[in-house]
Amino acid sequence: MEKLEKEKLDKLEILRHSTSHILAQAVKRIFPQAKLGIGPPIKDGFYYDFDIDGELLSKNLSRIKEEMENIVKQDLPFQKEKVSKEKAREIFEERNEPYKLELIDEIDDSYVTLYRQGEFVDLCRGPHLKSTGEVKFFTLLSVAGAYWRGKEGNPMLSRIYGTSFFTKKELDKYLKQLEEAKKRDHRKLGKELGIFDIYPDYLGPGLAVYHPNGSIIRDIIERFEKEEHLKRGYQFVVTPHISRSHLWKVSGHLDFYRENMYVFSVGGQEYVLKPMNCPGHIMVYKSKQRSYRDLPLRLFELGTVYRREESGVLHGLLRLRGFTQDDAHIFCLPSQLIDEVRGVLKFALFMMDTFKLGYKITLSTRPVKYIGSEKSWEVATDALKEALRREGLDFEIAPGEGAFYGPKIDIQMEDALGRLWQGPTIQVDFNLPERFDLTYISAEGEKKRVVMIHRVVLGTIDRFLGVLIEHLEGKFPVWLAPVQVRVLTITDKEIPFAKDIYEKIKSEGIRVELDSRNEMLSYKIRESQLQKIPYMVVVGKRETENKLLTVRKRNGENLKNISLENFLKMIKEDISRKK
RNA sequence: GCUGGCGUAGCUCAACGGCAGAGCAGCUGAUUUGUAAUCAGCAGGUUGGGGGUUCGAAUCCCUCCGCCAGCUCCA
Repeated sequence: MEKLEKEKLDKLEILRHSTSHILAQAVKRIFPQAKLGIGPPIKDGFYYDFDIDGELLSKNLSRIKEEMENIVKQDLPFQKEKVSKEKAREIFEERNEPYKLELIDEIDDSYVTLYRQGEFVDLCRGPHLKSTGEVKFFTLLSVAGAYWRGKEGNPMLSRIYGTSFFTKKELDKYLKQLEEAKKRDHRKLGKELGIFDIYPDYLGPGLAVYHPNGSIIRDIIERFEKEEHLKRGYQFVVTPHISRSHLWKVSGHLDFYRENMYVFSVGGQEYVLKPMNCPGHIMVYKSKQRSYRDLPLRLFELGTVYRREESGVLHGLLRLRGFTQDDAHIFCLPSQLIDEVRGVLKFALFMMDTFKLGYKITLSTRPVKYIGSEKSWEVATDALKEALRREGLDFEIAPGEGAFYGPKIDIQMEDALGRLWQGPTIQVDFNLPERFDLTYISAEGEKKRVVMIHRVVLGTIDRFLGVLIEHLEGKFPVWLAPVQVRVLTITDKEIPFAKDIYEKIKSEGIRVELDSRNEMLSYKIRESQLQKIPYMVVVGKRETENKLLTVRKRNGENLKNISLENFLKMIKEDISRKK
């Protein structure tokens, strides 16, 4: 079964790779001056990069697609050819393809493979379909810039994205999925549901304003976080948003990240808007001499930080310039490292579980540029590995992907559409304990260097909320829903009874609203439904007479003749079980 | 930051060199209604900002700001 799946995937890759060659052929037919970059299959389709004015491509996308259809009709065979590097060089020199020449020079073999279809030839490992006629259901999606070989200093090429399938059904399904993802867009839902908004002109880009509904959700999540941190032996601290730049000189951030920090002068003193919480927490650690008996020390803060992110990367709540981390720093003995990491792993996965998110774990090891000794990296990396092993968790290793100051574990959250988002992280830091000279007195009475762990268990509250909106399509479970119940009247006659119900529900601490407007019931239901409110209580003549409730659930299901007591019990059950 | 697309009423969009418009939302009134849109009226705009071309600019040109897709980045 699994093997079949794999084969199907491979076939799809071949199809898409072949489609990308057809795309390149079409572009070369229409724009012979275009230089070819690369054109691989990717997760949901394929792309091809061209060195040509992107405007020409985006204005002619439909023409390019038509030409691709012609090529399909011509049913040109894909012909594989094995040639010497010299021969290949001749071919692409003649065709004036500098990027292909660059690729040839980097191939380690003395032979390379080419694929031809009609007048078109490409340097390519393959494999491909038998002929262009086998490609049937494809579409071109967008044009975007991309640096040659993904390096910022390189020329910017124009990339056409597209996708291709074996059946029309699959293509339609994919296009529908794109629509579906659009519907879940947290920026759109965030606005519609009164959760948050961004005012680039007045307030500035990348700075979110939480409206009442969003603030309630945040508050519930934050209270939950605080409770859970207390249970796990964390202590709370609060550190200021601005501080003298001296702090950031010692930490090294000012030297490395000045461009990304908000630095300003007041009264001849240079100040910095904090981009991280760690130096503040370090002040607490340093405030007195620490004994090994004090360790581990776990300091927690819902710390709001500001980073000057590049304008092109901002994205709703998922990438902001001001955001709040559920940030903690653990100061511990080397011998405590494994257990502390295990504790954080348990904690993070408990959070994923609570919010019904899947996850994927990655361990990132020493990069090329690093500080600290090789030995300490090895010890720390082994400790992270051992912690993962003892928790029985699967993980992938990302070689060389660690931060310059230490190895780390990243947990990506998987949402309802199977998309992955950056979530909790656990990082060991060799840098700051040195820079701030963080020590403890050991049992032998010696001064020793403390081990420092940075960790977040949701990541940032902002991003987490954004992911949650997309994951749930805005349908927050009862414990998080900004409005848990809305009472709807049918005519004005029911207002006194509805008000009574509303007051009773409200006095139980449940977030309830009363819609007693002079509108049709179906209209009120529609509005509540669009607001994704979990429970609607419909109050009409029947309910007023028999004093029992009719409850419409968000999924359209109706509960008839339910007593107020039972309804309240049901909601409280939802809340306590975090449903 | 880079490449391309885009910016018109609170929202979704039309007008594309010749009087700035529609639907929804809002307000007012009528209607008293049983499970996803009752009817009518009213109001709503420096067409992102600045500059230019033109008898005339939402529309064409320049520039700045911002948004979207992607690339790069993410301590």
